[in-house]
Amino acid sequence: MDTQKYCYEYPRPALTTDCVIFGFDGIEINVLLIERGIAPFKGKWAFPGGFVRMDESTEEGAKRELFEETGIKDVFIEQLYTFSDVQRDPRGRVVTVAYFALVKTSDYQLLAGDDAMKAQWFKLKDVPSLAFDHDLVLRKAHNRLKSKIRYQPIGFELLDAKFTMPQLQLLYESILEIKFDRRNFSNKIMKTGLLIQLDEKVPNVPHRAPRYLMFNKKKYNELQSSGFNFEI
Amino acid sequence: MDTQKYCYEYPRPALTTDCVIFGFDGIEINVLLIERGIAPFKGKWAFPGGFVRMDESTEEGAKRELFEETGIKDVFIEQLYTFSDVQRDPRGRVVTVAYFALVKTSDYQLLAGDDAMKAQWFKLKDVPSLAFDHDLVLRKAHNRLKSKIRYQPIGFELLDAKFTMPQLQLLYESILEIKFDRRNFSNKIMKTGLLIQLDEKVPNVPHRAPRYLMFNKKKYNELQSSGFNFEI
DNA sequence: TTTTCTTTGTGTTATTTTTACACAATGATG
DNA sequence: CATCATTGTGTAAAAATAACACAAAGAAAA
Repeated sequence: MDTQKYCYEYPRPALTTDCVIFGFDGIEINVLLIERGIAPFKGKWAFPGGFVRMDESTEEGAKRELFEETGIKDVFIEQLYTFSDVQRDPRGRVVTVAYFALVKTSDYQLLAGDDAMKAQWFKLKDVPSLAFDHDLVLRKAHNRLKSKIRYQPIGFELLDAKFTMPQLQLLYESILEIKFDRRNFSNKIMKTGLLIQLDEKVPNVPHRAPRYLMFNKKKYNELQSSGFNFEI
Repeated sequence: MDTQKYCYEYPRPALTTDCVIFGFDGIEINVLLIERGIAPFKGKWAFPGGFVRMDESTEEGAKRELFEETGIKDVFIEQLYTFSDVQRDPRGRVVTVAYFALVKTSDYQLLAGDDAMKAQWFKLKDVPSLAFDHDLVLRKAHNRLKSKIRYQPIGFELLDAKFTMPQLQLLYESILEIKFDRRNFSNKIMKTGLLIQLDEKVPNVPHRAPRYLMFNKKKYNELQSSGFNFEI
């Protein structure tokens, strides 16, 4: 039986999506990878992804694959770049539209890995050599995250609704790979007027407890439409 | 005769590239468009573009189409975004990887328009409603250009090797849609240390003649590799 | 109960960057 | 030689950023 039933006048590359998923564990930035169970690159780690269907955009496809492979949904997602090197997939011509997503790790329990699909968080700096051109994809995603976090309040996508100033600072420092002065960082963040201070404090710490903060998304949306620019 | 000779197990979207070409006429920023001679959108204007071949990356495809349709080659080009809305092309499922290019208009004489292919520069603010989703593509390209020109010295790609400070300022003002103070703009640009002042002046102007400048690309490359950041 | 240890919360000063702004010089034209 | 339009240059005020220090909180140890 012939399975080659979709025919065209000219050859077409296959079209896939891949998704770089960033998470923050309270200390540093992590990336979610999936171990490939089949060739090519069997046993290597790669980003979740798959083929784009005819009735969905690439963004819809990326979201669908993200959910199917990790259970993650309704998170920040943004197109990163399209990788189209002729040789990037040994199986043939495959063009991939890569996305990157920011998730609150506490919202998702990774499925206990059956043999078919093993998913695991890696510290960004401990990510091993990846399948396909995913090393390049990751480098590009990290660069994008680095620049974007400075002029859009996307860092909060990686934190729980309630977080502390030290957590936020660790997040920025981990992504940007630089250190901030604790006082200047706090001043700058608070000066945006976008953080709500709660009275509640972190319990059971053997030192002065930091207060919880919340990001005021409503206020950000209001300010944004009147020409305000977030910047750290 | 059956022309449907390329067959696959699963359906595949067609993959094209489109290229937004920006040019500067000395006064304001322009966009190069091509009038469609065939349906769909016959008579409407669109960006040059076409199908990606199996032996080329999308960037190579974009460059090839750019040259075939306008004669332009060896210019600044960068991937913009991939547009994949299911309905974006009435002929069927077509995903396009859009690029944007910056050209020195004086380097290219547009081919006298035969009936098959009419190319024309439009002032950015006078661009008519375009074919496909190219209005959206243009908006995205302009936004990218706006942000990129502030932190990468790409404005010089739009000017001749020799240019003047007033020209450079008009270029920035046209792209960013804001006005700069002439003195502050000049100070900021010169402080980068990337411009070479020539002794030559613009001839035959009925007022004090501005001096010619050149962008020091060599110095930029050196500085860049030692962690310098251009910023206007 | 008091001391110790660690970390948070806050404010002031010095430095750097950005903005606002004015006047002399050039070059063709009448 | 005066006129007109535009370039070249510098300084002062204002704003943003960077450097920096001390008091307060909270658990654990003495």
